[in-house]
Amino acid sequence: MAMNVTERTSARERLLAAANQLFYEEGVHTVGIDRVIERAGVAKATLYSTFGSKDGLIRAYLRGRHEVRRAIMSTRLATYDTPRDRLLGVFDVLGDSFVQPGFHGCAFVNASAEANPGSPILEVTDEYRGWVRELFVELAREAGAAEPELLARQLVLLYDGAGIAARMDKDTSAAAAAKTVAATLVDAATA
Amino acid sequence: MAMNVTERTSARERLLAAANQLFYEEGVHTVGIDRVIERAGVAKATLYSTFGSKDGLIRAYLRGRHEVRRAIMSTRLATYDTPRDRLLGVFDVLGDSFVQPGFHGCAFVNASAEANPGSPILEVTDEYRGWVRELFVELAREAGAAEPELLARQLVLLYDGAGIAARMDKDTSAAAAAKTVAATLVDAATA
DNA sequence: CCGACACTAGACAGACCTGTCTGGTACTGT
DNA sequence: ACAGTACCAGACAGGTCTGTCTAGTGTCGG
Repeated sequence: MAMNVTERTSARERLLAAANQLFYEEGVHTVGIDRVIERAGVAKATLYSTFGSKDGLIRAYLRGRHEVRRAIMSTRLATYDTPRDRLLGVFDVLGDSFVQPGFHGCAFVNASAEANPGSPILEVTDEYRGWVRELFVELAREAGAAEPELLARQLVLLYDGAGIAARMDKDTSAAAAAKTVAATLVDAATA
Repeated sequence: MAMNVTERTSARERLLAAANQLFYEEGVHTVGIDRVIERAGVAKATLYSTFGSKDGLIRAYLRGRHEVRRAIMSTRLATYDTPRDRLLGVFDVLGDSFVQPGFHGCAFVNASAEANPGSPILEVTDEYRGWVRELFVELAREAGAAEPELLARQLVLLYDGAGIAARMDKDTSAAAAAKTVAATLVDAATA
């Protein structure tokens, strides 16, 4: 067993970091393999032995973003005291992502817009969609919503709408606007 | 003056029709020029003399969709009796588009996700965004909203969210769900 | 009849794409 | 010392992309 753990940055990590920047900011279809390996400082053969194909790298890139999002969400939501605040807190986390440097909209919405029908990339974006939905359902249930699935579905609409407004209209306060609407929906559903 | 009017289908029209199908269903970046001219039954030189470049064709394709959308919206909204029904009727038109064969989400959301930053394509998608926003502002004002801009902004969130749910989750009833939420927002704003 | 015009068919250039392959380097555990 | 492994650098093949150019066809106004 090699002590890979002690390696500062493996080729795999550097590739994912480069893909995370380039694919996200310019689109998975626009950015070619050559630019990714150049930024990562990695040989092309290493990319293909590690991820198998460009699609494999794209999927790993999306899974990485999903994992980061999940971790940030989990950490941030734990700081809220009440179930209601936790539910609405999702929009705070969303709003923070809007003002991050290099923000370019929801990576999963963008990637799925570029993917061909039937592409394995869609499996990863579907996983993300399922996670978002279940996150809202769970939080809505804990907040005492009469119909958690119904409320969650409404909140997902606002969540996605804010993401579109942030990217297309450069409206960084869209999450706050969505949160305001969400609050009235939550209060109506938990009355 | 040639009597172009009597021509059944000019090269320009056939090109736009082909682009409308291919670009919309598979993405402006994925579909190459060759496939467009093949479907249109048009020579490549004609495309370039008519639209100047692929970007020019893409812009014309988007402007065409914008115009069609505008016309359908105008026609359909005229059938409603009250300002409130007209405002909410936007979601009916949206929902009808979801069940159209070949539906693949909002063409402008998709095209802007594929466009490079600074691309002239974004000018056309921005025009569409402005139209949607002003449509809602105008209808909200006529419906007697206390703050038409605020209500419009909220309705745009629902409008975009429904489009994402329809494409990514294949949820064709997302427009109806958005309309339900919209109704409560409208009633609260016009109380 | 003729010149202008719009169009078709297809070759072509130059760039870029993914993916493979060769050869060389450096480190690792035994 | 040596085999194995992980990696780098870059050439290469085969395909696709946009955009240009040549050459030929048909049509229509005058």
